[in-house]
Amino acid sequence: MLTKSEENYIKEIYALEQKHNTDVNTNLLAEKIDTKASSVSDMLKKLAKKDLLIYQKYKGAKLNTKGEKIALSVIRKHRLWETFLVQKLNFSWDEVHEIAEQLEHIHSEKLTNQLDAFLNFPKVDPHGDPIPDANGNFITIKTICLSALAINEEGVFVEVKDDSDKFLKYLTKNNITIGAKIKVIDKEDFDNSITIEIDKKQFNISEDVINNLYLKR
Amino acid sequence: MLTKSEENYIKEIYALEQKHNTDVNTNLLAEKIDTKASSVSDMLKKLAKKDLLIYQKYKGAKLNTKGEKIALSVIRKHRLWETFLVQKLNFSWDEVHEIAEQLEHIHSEKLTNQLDAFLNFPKVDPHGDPIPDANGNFITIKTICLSALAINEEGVFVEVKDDSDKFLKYLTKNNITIGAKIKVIDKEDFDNSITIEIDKKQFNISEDVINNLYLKR
DNA sequence: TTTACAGTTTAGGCTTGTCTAAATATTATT
DNA sequence: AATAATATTTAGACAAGCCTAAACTGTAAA
Repeated sequence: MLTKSEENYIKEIYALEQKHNTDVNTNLLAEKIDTKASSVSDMLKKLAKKDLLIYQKYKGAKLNTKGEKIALSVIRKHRLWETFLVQKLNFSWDEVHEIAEQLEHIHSEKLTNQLDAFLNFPKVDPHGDPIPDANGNFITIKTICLSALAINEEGVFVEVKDDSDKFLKYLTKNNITIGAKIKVIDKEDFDNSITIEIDKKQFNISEDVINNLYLKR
Repeated sequence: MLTKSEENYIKEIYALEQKHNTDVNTNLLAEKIDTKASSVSDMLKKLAKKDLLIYQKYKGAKLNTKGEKIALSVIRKHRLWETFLVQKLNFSWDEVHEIAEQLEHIHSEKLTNQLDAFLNFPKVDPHGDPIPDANGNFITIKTICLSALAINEEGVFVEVKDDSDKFLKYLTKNNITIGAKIKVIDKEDFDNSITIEIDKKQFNISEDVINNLYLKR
């Protein structure tokens, strides 16, 4: 049985591996976990000894199959709880992260699977991220970044890349919700902002926002 | 913010205060928490310093108002989660304790209150124990022990005293469920066992069982 | 009222996960 | 290829929560 701390390291290593497609380096991991590089070194040594990842001094770490399985189970729990909070307990999508960070460490396979069933085996969470099933399998939706769309092209908003409170609140305030049909009206070369249309309403969004919105065509 | 460990001590101290109506002594608490008396001493000192209880060396401990409030909030969460697990996730009442022991330490008032609302503000949990509301208030049902009933008297089974897995499984196996109407048919002086009738079926139960069943007349 | 003993606390140590500071390895630059 | 800069690891310390063993307190019995 892993500790909360160990699970958090595994989860973050998995996320960084996915994002950068390379072995995970100490400093970046330290920053993400909000700790010091020295602590990360200690923990990597420990997790390697527990046979959850491959660690080469000064070279970085990479989850093995066992570690990846654990990462997926933690992610599964996190996303199922977020779905529960939004769908059943009326939380908004910018409030759920912190609570799910706690709930993801509850140890009970039966609980996870019953929750999954109760929610009707959802395939994605409220942010559009895929939820691994009991075997660790998940769907990959082919999405494209809003920035890749040309003028007059449109798509359905299905996923956020940055799921920070701040960004989600911004989206809510501007009525950009998952499932919305977004059409590119104009692009501004000067600052790379674009004008989009949602529900017949047009408005301008910045490059920072654009890069975090993913659509299905 | 209290740690899991601190919350568990507070919860257990509260339970022992209720049960024995006296200050809580070190050894008993150690046994309940499954730790050593020396560890309990350390923790009592710490909790007293945090102003959650009154502690006199060699004399025992007693929660103050602040400590009691925390105890009730932990109990509230425990019982709400048990109710959720049974009512919504199809757990049986003998499976929920261990999971609720974990869930009761999730910190989010909003979560607790939304869960309460989702469950329709239940007054008692699956074992018949009262659930404190957001202000710490709870109902006290006047119950009497089955042992107090005379021959031919009857009542509705509303609460178990011992909520251990073993006992709950025994009850389930024998179809003794909360809400059942129980009538005393005969008493056996030799071993203090009695014969009861539930749903027109009669059977004999031992003194140990009798003492853990509480009824409403 | 002294003694014996059960109950409790203190002293000192261990583990986990963290930290700072120093040492070492790797990479980039000249 | 040598040196500078950056990244990483090691060494040693600390807090929380636990442990064992020893010391102490309160009480019940002689």
